[in-house]
Amino acid sequence: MQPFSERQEQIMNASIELIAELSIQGLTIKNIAHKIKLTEGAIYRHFACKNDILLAILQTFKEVSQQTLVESCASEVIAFEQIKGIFRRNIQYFNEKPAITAVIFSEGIFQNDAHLSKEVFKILEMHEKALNCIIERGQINHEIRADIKEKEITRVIIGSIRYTVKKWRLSGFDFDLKTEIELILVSLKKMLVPK
Amino acid sequence: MQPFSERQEQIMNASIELIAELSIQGLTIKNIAHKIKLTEGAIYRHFACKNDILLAILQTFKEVSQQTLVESCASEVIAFEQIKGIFRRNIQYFNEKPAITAVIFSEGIFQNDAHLSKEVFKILEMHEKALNCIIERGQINHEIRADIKEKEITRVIIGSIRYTVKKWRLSGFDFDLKTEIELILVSLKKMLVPK
Amino acid sequence: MQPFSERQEQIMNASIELIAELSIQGLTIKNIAHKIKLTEGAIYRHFACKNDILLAILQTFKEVSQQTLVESCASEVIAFEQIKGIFRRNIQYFNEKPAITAVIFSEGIFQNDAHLSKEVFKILEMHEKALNCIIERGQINHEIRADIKEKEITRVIIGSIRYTVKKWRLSGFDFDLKTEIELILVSLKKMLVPK
Amino acid sequence: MQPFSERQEQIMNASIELIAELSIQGLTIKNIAHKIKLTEGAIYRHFACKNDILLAILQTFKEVSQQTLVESCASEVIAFEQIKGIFRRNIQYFNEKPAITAVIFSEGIFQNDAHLSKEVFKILEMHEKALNCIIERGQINHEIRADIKEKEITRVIIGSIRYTVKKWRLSGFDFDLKTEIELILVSLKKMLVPK
DNA sequence: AATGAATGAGTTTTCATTCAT
DNA sequence: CATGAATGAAAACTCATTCAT
Repeated sequence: MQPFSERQEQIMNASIELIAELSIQGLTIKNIAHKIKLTEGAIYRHFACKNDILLAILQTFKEVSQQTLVESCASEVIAFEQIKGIFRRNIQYFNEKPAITAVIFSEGIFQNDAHLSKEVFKILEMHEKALNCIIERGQINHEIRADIKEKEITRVIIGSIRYTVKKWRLSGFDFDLKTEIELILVSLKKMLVPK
Repeated sequence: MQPFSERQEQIMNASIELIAELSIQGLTIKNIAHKIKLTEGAIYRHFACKNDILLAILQTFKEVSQQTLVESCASEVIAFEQIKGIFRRNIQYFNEKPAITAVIFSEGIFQNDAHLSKEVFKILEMHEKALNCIIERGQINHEIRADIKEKEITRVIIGSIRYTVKKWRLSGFDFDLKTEIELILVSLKKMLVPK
Repeated sequence: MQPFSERQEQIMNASIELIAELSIQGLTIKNIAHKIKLTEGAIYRHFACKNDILLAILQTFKEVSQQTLVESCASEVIAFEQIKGIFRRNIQYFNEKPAITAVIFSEGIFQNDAHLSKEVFKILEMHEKALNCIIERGQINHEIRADIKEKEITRVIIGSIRYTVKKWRLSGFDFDLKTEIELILVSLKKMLVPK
Repeated sequence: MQPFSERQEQIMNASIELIAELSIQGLTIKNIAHKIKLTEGAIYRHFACKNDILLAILQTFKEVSQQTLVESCASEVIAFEQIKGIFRRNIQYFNEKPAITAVIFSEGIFQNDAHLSKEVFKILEMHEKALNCIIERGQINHEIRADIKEKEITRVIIGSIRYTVKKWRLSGFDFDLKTEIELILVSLKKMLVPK
């Protein structure tokens, strides 16, 4: 909601990169300060505490996601094209900020903080609900096969995409994510869209 | 490789549980010692350092996985039944030791240690290769649709299963994993096995 | 090389005193912190690790020594007077900071760290070379007896002085070092300077 | 006094070597046990505590020294030959057990234990007194120059020898100690014995 | 005699956070 | 805004010693 200052964005980006490079254990105030060439004390001018940095990261991603979902659902194309739209936008975002995938796809890292962990869960739910909704409509319109429950289809789609993104990250981002996701989307279409 | 002593297994199990409860940041020697009612120093009689505990956990899982894969591939059933066999065994293991899913499905947590992170990657590759191989054979035998590349199919299957297991964990293990996995497997069969 | 901050000098001095009072085993971060009324963590704002404190002490002594040698060698007096000059300056330094003798004359204490032990050896060599050089010149100018090799003379002089300083330290600094050294220098002159 | 068992001697030797290799800080029960392939607990069958090992080492050296001094003083040769005899025997001992020099010539390492530190001091005194006595007699018999006080001469001799031995140790025992000591003794003779 | 496990206090180091300047 | 020093708690790991077997 609140717009972040330039320094805040800088801190958030440094944090995301640190998590990607060194995992959550590498996210220390010292490391952040070092990365953006500030002193440790200075960080606290911009965020009240370390958790607030993580919270800000999650909130930003949540808002980006929300907008993606809203815009994609508004477009008047068939269901599967809407789904494609959602993931294409997401992948575009990941390509710009690859490190964020380490945060978004490692839900477990926030388990020691109830607040953060709830926030992550909400994002997950939001995505799943939106997809569920699109698929249900697609099934009614005979654009998506109806002999499999929408919940299952959602799970297959999200699971496939997430696994691809995760492999991309673990490989050190060394293949073209867009290409691979397009391939997966084609395959998913074959499985899910009746001819 | 080496057989672990009873104390070592106890330490490993306590560690798995701690990761599941409190995430990797909760895995401290103090917490482990507390959990099994030992002093901190005593832990070091059984493992040279903290990382060795994680390594032992990964190695154990790797061996269990390997055996699962070998045995499943040896059975003379059609491809999709072999795949089912693999996941059923895995799920059985997860049901016995739910906490291990927090370790196995949170690859990112090891990113700060090159050795551990490599070990995790190897396990992932092992699974993928085995599945790839089964699917390829299934396609040749017309047991699995051949209009989608085996790599894509592997990704869809693994992705769907992993996503289901992850949701199970994030939900606090409050649905029956076996049932859900069976449902997903039925759905996947519909998508992948020609009638 | 680098100029040390006031706090750093304080830490270095406290460390020297601790070694003198309790030997190298008494040099703990806790003891240092206690001595200068800081918390343990605070020490690490000023030195990256414990070894760096020892290194700084050695470096400082090395520089003081170097200057002593350079200045003494520059003075245009006969060889034995130059030697006297060197030791008088050194003794003056020891009188100001008696505890440092525990560090400088206990080379063995650094043997567990290759870096430190090399640094100590370098200081030793520096002293020996300078003395060797002065004596050689003295022999050419017939100021020092030439029937004994300069290397042997160097060894006798350094050995005698060092042994005296060591006894001073072991006695708890309870005799006047300057007087004793002057006596030894007189005796050495009798042995080494031809009439 | 008490004769040490084979195991005790083994422990003492391992301890001496550890001090030589890693300094006093490397002398841990774990390291000793490792070196002689025993468990840590086993060490305590042979010595009541760690300090007792050090005490035993010092006592042994004291006794060896005492015997050397007694035997050397008993021989009816001129003063300087007696001195030569003492150091030759000592050097022979050092050649057999080079590591002991790290213990004997690093008095400071025991500073944190009053008992040990006193023991070391006693050995030092014993040597000095014996030498003093020989030199005094030598001066009376006109075998040693009398224009320098016996205390000074003692200091010069002991200092020169100790410094040579110390350099031998710091060099990693890579020159022939016997040769160097003979050279120093010849030089000392030139300085101290009237023609 | 020796083992192997355990203890409890200690070690160095790191961390989030605070605060005077 | 930013620095640099400080705190206090906690991290991983070590150590001398003990003890049941």
